Amino acid sequence: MAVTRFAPSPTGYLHIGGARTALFDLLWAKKTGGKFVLRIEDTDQSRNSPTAAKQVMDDLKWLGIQWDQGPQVGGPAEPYFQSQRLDIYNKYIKQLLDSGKAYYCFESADELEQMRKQAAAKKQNFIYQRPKTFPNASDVEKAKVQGRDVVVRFCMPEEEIVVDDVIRGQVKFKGSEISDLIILKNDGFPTYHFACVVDDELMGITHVIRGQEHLMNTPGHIALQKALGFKTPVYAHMSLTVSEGGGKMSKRDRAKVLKEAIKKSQGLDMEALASAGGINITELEEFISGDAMPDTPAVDAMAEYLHMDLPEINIVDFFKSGYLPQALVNFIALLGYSAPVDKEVLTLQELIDTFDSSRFNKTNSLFDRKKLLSFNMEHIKLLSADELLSRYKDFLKVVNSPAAKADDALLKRVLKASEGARTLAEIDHKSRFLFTEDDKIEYNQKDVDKVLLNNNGQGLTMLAELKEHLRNLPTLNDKTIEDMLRGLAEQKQVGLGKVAQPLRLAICGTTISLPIFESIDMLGLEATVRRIERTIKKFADKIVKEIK
RNA sequence: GGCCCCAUCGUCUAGGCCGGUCCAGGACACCGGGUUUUCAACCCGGCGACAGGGGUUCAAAUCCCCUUGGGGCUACCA
Repeated sequence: MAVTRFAPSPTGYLHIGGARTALFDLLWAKKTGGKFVLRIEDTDQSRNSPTAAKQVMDDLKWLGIQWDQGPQVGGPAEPYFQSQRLDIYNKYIKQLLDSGKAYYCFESADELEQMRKQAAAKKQNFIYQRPKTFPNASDVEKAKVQGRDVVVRFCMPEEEIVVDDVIRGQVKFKGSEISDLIILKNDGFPTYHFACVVDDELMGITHVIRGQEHLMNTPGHIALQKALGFKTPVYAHMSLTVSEGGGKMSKRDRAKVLKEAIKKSQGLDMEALASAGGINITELEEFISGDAMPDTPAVDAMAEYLHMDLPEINIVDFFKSGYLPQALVNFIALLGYSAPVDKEVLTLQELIDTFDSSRFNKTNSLFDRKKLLSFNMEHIKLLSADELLSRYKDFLKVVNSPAAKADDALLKRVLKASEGARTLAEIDHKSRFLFTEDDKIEYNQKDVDKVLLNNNGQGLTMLAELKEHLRNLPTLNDKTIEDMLRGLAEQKQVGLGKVAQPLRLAICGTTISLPIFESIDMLGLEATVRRIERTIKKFADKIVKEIK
């Protein structure tokens, strides 16, 4: 029976790394018949946004990762927002202070920075020099009056601390090489380290599953637990997910791609770009030339302005790109972990049923988008027609597709005709022509040249004939259309492509669409004929004469 | 710089704890072919890895050491 927890700081959207941690928290808890708790770590007043916690929760729910205890659902250790638990932390801070295991300090950020620089100059790790005697209450008062910073530090014990990790085995640290941690900040909020240790105890957390980036924090946490008389949970530090360029995946990856694109493109209207992103020109320049990074909405807006795709990092990015949560869950579950079964396409329930905590591996893994694509296709195939429809409608809404207004029956036909598609976006793109006004259809010039104009306008000629044949069909459905097209091809002694491609181009403007028979059937006879006529009119005088 | 983690096909991984059954298996990608009304999908085939060096052993992908390479942390962020 494992009680696990996912403890995000609500600084924005849930990203892929957080989702993976949350997933394994869920798997571990569910497999052992335990509980999965969600706790919001909002102890950094400057970085939290009120909507971010909700966003993170929405993202988790979209993925199908539902918590047993936490915000929105309650639980025995309420509240689950750390910012609402200050008096609890203060109680334990006082306990540490009273027992001499913690002490006040008054350095400013600048002073600390100086000390760090000095240590670096000596090629040493910075370790805060613990005073021989600790400041007393009146010293604290004095410091406050003087307007100095007041923080509380925890006395790290000197002894060796062993982290017993499920994934990594025993990892040893020397307490003497770890600086006394700040546990209470100048603003009266506890630091992550402290709040996390207190809450894990109070919320009965038995297993802490998190990314390897936290391994170095763990000895500090264990020391804190000992000092407070708490139990030490089981630790499992998972390998990290890295992106193509190396380094763990982060929202910086998106900004980086955007920056490169801006640098490469010539003659960009920088003013317009900045305003599209909702930032001023100075901020944009600092972004391009320096290390400054605009926030997520600004990056997204600028990418949209430039009509470019950024690598997906946040869960919503994947949603907007047409991925299914089931595919995403399946894919990230197999990063740094392998299920003890002989197949790879797995549902969340199968992942839970087969979960085995001994099957984590220690190596970092690269996020391979091509493989994700393949998983997405498999999961599209796995869904029932109704489930797929409902997912598809959600998708259409979020990307503002004109297809969002279509009725269910039509969308179901579109979906059925889209077997083998890899993303929902692909389906939407291939069927947009059904939801576009005739005169808004844009023709792809290359395709026009190739299938309509070449060979003295063979394709156009074909279209004219096709129009008549279509009109003469007694009934219109995919079967009669197919028979007619095949018959015509045979009669002309040409491949079906010679007949189908001009038609495809006429109705959707490109040579890529859903299968042609269904396409015509869904579009309807009238619209099809209208589009053929429009196409003929538009290109009749542009026939490329072959030069011998 | 200091501390810590890691190392099997291009990628995700199986195998490693209990050395021989592994001249290393699967999936994705890639390449070739087939199918075909486009793009996909689908079918068949192919390419492709134990980072390097030392040990230990009758025997090492598996155990030990070193080197190299990658990653993480090094905040009054989490």
